[in-house]
Amino acid sequence: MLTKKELKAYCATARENYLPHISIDCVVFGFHEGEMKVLILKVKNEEAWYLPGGFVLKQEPIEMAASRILKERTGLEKIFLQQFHVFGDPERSKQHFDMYKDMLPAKENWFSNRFLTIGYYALVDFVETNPTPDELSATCLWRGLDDLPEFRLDHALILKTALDTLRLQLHYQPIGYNLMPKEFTMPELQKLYETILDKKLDRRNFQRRMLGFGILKRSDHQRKGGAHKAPFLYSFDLENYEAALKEGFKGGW
Amino acid sequence: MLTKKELKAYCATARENYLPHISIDCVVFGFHEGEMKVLILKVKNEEAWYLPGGFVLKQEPIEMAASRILKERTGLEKIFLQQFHVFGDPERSKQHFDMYKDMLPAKENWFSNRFLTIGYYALVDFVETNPTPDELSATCLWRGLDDLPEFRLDHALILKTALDTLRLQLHYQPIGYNLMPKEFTMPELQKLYETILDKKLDRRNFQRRMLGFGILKRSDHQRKGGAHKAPFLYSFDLENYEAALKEGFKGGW
DNA sequence: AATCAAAGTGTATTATTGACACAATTGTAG
DNA sequence: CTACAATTGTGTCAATAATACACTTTGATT
Repeated sequence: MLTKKELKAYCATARENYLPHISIDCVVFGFHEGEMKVLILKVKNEEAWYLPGGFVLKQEPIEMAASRILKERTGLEKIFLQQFHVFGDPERSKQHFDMYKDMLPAKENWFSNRFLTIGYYALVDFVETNPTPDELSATCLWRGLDDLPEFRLDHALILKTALDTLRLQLHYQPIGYNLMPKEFTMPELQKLYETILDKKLDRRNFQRRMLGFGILKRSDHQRKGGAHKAPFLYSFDLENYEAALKEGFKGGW
Repeated sequence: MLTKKELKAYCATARENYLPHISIDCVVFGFHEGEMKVLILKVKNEEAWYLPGGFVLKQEPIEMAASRILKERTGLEKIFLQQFHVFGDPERSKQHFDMYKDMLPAKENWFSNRFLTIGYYALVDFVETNPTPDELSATCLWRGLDDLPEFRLDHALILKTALDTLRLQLHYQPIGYNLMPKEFTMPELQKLYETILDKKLDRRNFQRRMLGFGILKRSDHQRKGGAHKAPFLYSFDLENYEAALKEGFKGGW
């Protein structure tokens, strides 16, 4: 929670630069050590958790706003971003409204606004990411999907909706290029799929299917150093991958 | 195009009642005589075509705004509505901005706003629909997909995106309940699918597949009066249909 | 050198999809 | 009132895709 002075400064900047009534919230997925992770923020001096978010500059395309916000939180550019839903319940930002309503008159109080938020989900390479809190937050960190805190506002709903969308898309789109490092083994990729879908898959059938899509290139070297048989390394065939993104996998009909 | 006086009144009402910077545009699909139709509007005294749209009341959920707008345009309630994308290019409403910029000072000119528009698509029963123009429009009517006029703003893009989304959804969701009359024949339903997908399907395989989904009930009577063999009538099994909507068709994986 | 754990590979079975043909029904034309 | 044309209903076979499952190979560990 902001002090009155902080609030006043914050609101003045916001009102000057951003579109009113509109925010962006991002669900950033990363994959590490066999677990699906989400990037979350904790507000200063308070046990309050949020998804990374922000506002849209008055003359900024919304995709650019999302990507700007994520650059600030992760250090990454050219993130895979997908708009998935607008949350427009008039009561959704009530917590913020109540928290700050007595501190500033409504006219200059940014949080007396009702906000529609545009949800984006992002898929990023965990190890490349450098989590960085914003000016309202004390920490920005990764959390496993099974170990999430309670969120403020409707951010739990936003997260759930993002996850549902991601799971749905997995059925007809290639996913992985943005979540995996450049080179990876087939079991690692399988683990990603198993994590997103939350179910076990057959090793042999998974491999056959993945290779069948034609979006993988097998590297000529293997990953040494593990305690067992050295697995082959793969990377994505960008050209075919992009094509599959556009076309979709299953023709259906 | 509005006269100065009309504009002034329009802007005053709008600023008083609606959220600024946000609009809703709807792509309303209907199916009639074997053709996919879209509901469109033509502005008064001008050859300018738009999709049905409107704004969000200050304390109104966005789904409710979309459904209110469509009730006004079609007379229908409980329309199948699906939010599919937000269009947020800062230049997207430039045509309106330019058209009205000299008529009113920016401060009180609703159209000097930049607008993000939330796209909804709707599936409705053609014969139940009663197309009704809004206060800016001279006519509201159905047009076949192959016979569309040029649209103002980015409404051609919005329509195309809606159609793409609908086609995609057809692969993993049941579609039809909202577009077909209560009772229909299998060939009629097939025609709907063929129209949406824009390709011919095999009659026998279509029937097998549709029945396989378990969302259809065969009625005990047939449609008489046609010049040929009387086809059976079907209706949707609401319960299974709703379940399929939630679950999706193809488990995949 | 033996062992263990994980990785690579293949095959038989089953389910799903796609292609295709013939019989039944109805109104119309002769 | 019969033959015809158009359309609907239904079944089968082949190809393809999905699933289940087992053995062999490899590399580090002891």
